[in-house]
Parts: sequence; structure tokens; C-alpha cells
Amino acid sequence: MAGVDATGVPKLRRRRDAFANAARQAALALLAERGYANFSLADVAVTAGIHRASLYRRWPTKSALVADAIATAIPVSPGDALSAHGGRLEELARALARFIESPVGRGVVRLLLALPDDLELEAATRNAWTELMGGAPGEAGVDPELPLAQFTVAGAILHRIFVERQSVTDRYIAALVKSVQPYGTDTVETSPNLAEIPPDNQGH
Amino acid sequence: MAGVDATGVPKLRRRRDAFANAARQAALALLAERGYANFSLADVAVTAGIHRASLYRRWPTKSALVADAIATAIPVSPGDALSAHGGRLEELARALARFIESPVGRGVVRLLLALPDDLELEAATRNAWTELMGGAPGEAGVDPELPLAQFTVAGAILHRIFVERQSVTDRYIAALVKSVQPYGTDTVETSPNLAEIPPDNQGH
DNA sequence: CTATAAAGCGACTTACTGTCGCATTATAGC
DNA sequence: GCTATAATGCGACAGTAAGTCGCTTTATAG
Repeated sequence: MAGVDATGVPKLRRRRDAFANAARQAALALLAERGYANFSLADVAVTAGIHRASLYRRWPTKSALVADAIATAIPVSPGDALSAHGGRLEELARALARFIESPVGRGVVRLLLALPDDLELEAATRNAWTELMGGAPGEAGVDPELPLAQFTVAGAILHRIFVERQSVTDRYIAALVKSVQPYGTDTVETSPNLAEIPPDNQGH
Repeated sequence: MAGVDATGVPKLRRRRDAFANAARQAALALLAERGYANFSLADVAVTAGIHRASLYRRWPTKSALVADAIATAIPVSPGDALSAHGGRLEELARALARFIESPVGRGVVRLLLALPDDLELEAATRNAWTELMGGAPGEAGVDPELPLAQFTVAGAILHRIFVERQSVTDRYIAALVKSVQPYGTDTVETSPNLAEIPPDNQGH
């Protein structure tokens, strides 16, 4: 049968996929290397050996391309690592640190951190991240009390890497995990309580 | 004496300061409101009632203006709140959450999170942040072991606000602080079982 | 061998950054 | 007040990136 290869996948689709994957891979590489704001779609086009306008044929915006690239890369790359922690917080912490230090991970996190700047990217990136973490507290099938320790550890590691710029050593992870206790009987509620916000205190 | 007002400050300087402060305030407001990538220096100029080119006379780049605005605003605004925690982790956590939810705080954090994208802003913003936290682990006079709990809490709160998008309630802070033991406390030994986290809610 | 879908190609508009030269206004010193 | 000078207003400019458009070329389908 013409147009279909041995695996039964139409050649046309394979061609499309090759094109899209080249673009996604280039976008991911540039994202990890330079950060979202510091590369253009022209760069992606050159890196992928693709015409710039063709990029816009498939993705409406730069954001869309990057979001797609991440969504495509995520389940492949770190899913194994993160789901293999076997329930131990320390394993999760290690897997997380490894992921953040991988090329794709760096890209995702750079985006995750920059996301307040680009509303279009918000949903895609945050979903990918919480997915990695095993789901959000509000989601079906997720114990609303469980993620506190996970998210605390995740936040601490992000802070460690991107703010403190300290390396995530085994010693650090051990100390971190040791210091994060499971909380006992208290329940964390997610109801909004903005009444706590005081009048801001800048003196100008 | 001509050119000097009652306080002994030269009028020329007062004029310069008024100009600069208008620009800084506008930059801060726009930063908090839209995020770094989503406002232009033209916006700053309009908001401050200033000509755009005059902005470039004083600051070489947009980054420089924003960095300066933050450096100027930080020591005034949240320093008191954060230094008043008296060593208690929960007080620090509350002050931090309040700060992050204040206009200046939002701006700083947005920048803090976006900083991998702009090297010029890196030093200024990270310094401001660690300053808030009471100094970096490597610094003189800072107990290298002490900041772990602080940074863990800070990271967790950032994650809570910007990634999970959950509100930082009193209950949350209480649970968080309770779960993060100060380093060196030995209640740690008594709870080996974070293993409560189930292995298999990673489903996707 | 032909119809068609996908990709190449270049020109174009718009918006933002950063720069420049000149005009205008406010301050400083007399 | 009068004048030199510093600070700002003002409009034009170049460079770069996002996003759009119409046309051409190539690869696949039948």
C-alpha cells in the first residue's frame, strides 16, 4: 500500500511529525540554554532548519510552540524518574533535583518561573509541573493533605537552585527531607482568606 | 541661600529625585501589575508623566531601571516586617507571605522568578531577596546551618502562591511551619515515616 | 501523471528597545 | 533680573522580534 510504511503510519504524517519534532526540539534546546525571553522564533527556525513562517503555520504563537514542546517532552523524559520514587520523599527529592538539572527540566522550570509574564503559557506549564508532582490538591483522586510535604520539598529545591544558586547535594537533600515532617492531624484548607493581607507598608 | 531649601538639600537634587522617583514608582507599579515582560518603557513614561528618552538618560536599560526601583523600594518597605520575626519561623513565614502579596513584593518576586531570563537583573534581585531573608548562608555573620528552614519555608510559600496558586492562609502557614522543623531539633528522629506518601497516585 | 497538502520563501506591519540632535525649561551664580 | 548650565521635553531614527500574507516549490496520494 503506497504512502504507508511498515508500521502502518502514513508517510504524510511521518513527514509532519518530523517537521514538528525538529521545531519542538529546537525550541526546547534554546529554552533550556537561554531562557524564554532570550531566543526568537527565527532562532528556532535556523536551529531546526525550518522556515520561520512555517512555524506560524503550525503554532499560532511562540508561547504555543514552547508549551507544546514541553507537553510533548514531559511524559517521555522525567515521568519515569519521578514516578519511581516509590513513595519515599527522599527519592522524590532526588528525582526532582535530577529533573531540574536536565535540559528539558531546566526549560520547564524556567518557564514555570517566568509564567506570570505570559498568561498563554500558564495553564500548560503549571499543569505539566503539578502532573510531575503527582497531581494538584484539588484534583480527583488526590488526597488533599498529602501534597504538602511534596510541594514544600519542591519549593525548597527550586529556591535552592534558582534563588540561592546552591547545588543540590546529597547532604542538602538529606537535611531537607529530614527537616520536613509529615504533619499530623491538622488539615490544610484551601479556602481563600485574603482578609489577612495588611495595608502595604512602603513609605514613599 | 538660593538653591537650597529648609532641609539643606539642593533644589537641583530634589528635582532630580522627584523625576527618578516618579519613574521608579511607575516601574514598580507596572511590574507588580503586569510582570516584567508585559510593560514597556513607553508605559513607564506615560504613567510617570515623563518623556521616554529621559528615562534612558538616567538608566541605560529597562532592566537597570527596574533593578534600581526594587533596590530603592526594598530597604524601606518590607525590611521591618521581615526583621521583626524575632527568630520565630512562623513570624517569618507570615511576614514573607504578607510581603509577597504586597505591590512591591509582587514585583520583586515576579522578577525573582523571571531572573534567569535577564542576567542584568540577576544580582540585584537575588541580593534583595536574600537580604530579606536575613542573608545568604555563605555570608559573614550568618550561621550556615540556620537558613535551611527559612529558605525551605520561603520556597514552599513561593511554590504555594505562584505554582499551586493557592492562597496562603493561616492554616497553611501553621501546617507548613509545623512540618518544617528547625535544623538541629531532634524531634526529627521520632518520625521516620514520610513513607505515608502512596507510591501510585502518579497516574496519567 | 495529476491533484493536493505541506513546506519554502520573501515582503510586510506593528511594537518595543535603545540612540541622537535639538529645543525648552529650571536652577545656579552673579 | 541676567546669563551660563544642567536637566528634561521632543521628535526622528535604526535595529530587532512577533505575527501575517500571497505566491512558489516540493512531496505525497490516488
